[in-house]
Amino acid sequence: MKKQLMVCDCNVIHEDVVNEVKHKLPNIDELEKTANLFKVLADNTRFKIITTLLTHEMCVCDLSYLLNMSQSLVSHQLRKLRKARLVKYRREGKVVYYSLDDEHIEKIIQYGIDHIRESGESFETRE
Amino acid sequence: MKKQLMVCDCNVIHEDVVNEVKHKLPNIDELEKTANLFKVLADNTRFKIITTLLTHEMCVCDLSYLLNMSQSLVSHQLRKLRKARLVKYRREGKVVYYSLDDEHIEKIIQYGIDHIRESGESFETRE
DNA sequence: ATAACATATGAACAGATATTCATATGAGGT
DNA sequence: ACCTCATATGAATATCTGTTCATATGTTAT
Repeated sequence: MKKQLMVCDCNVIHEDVVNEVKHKLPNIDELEKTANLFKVLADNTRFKIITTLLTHEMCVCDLSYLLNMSQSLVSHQLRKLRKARLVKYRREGKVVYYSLDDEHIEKIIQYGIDHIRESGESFETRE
Repeated sequence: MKKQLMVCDCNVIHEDVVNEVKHKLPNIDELEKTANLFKVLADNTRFKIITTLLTHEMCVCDLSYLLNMSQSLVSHQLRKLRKARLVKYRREGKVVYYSLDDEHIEKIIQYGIDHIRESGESFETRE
């Protein structure tokens, strides 16, 4: 008895490969969390903040001024970065200083940039 | 004469730091392209496809069946992955086989997963 | 306690994008 | 030529999310 093809409207070509890969699939929870990590990195505003923090710890106001963004926007995005544990912070009186959480982030960004550079001119940002 | 604070509604706290970092900012083009790379990785559907291809080259139908997604959806997302040069493909008759484009992708994903694992239980996906 | 300032956050809006549906393309076989 | 099957894609919809505005919180100083 053949398995039902739920939403797949074509025939399976390589049952052997599919069955092999099926067991190696990462668990759905880890997978979604990792995708979510990239989701947080994926926004231009947040990515600017992250690359800025790559160089130096900074307070919200510094970021807001340097990147020419409203304080509210920076703060909102920093919250998301905090939640995803991409940045950590320390308070000093009224001022809150943000910095990158760990070295994974730096490496991820570095490989990202490497990929872009090697893809070269031909890389298309838009359709 | 002080610089105008365009959208920043607070006072600059650390002019020295800001001026130092200002020069080290990566060029806007590369920055946006890299953020876009992560944008392509950031979607659950595409990330599932990517991690599946991590194990084995596959055709559209295999992916559609294995991940229980409509052929149309898989094809649409593969297109975006192609455009971002995350995957490459080869045609064999009617069948098109997809695989990861280069080893940067694998490393980026690996560091992503590492980060999630070390963040541990406390990592929050949603609010 | 009150004022001033840095930061955080809720709500609403605007713009982006994933998904579906219908259909087109393109290759192999009859 | 036609038909079938794998894949691609355009258009429309539905959902998500970045941004702004207004306001709240929390800390320092008077």
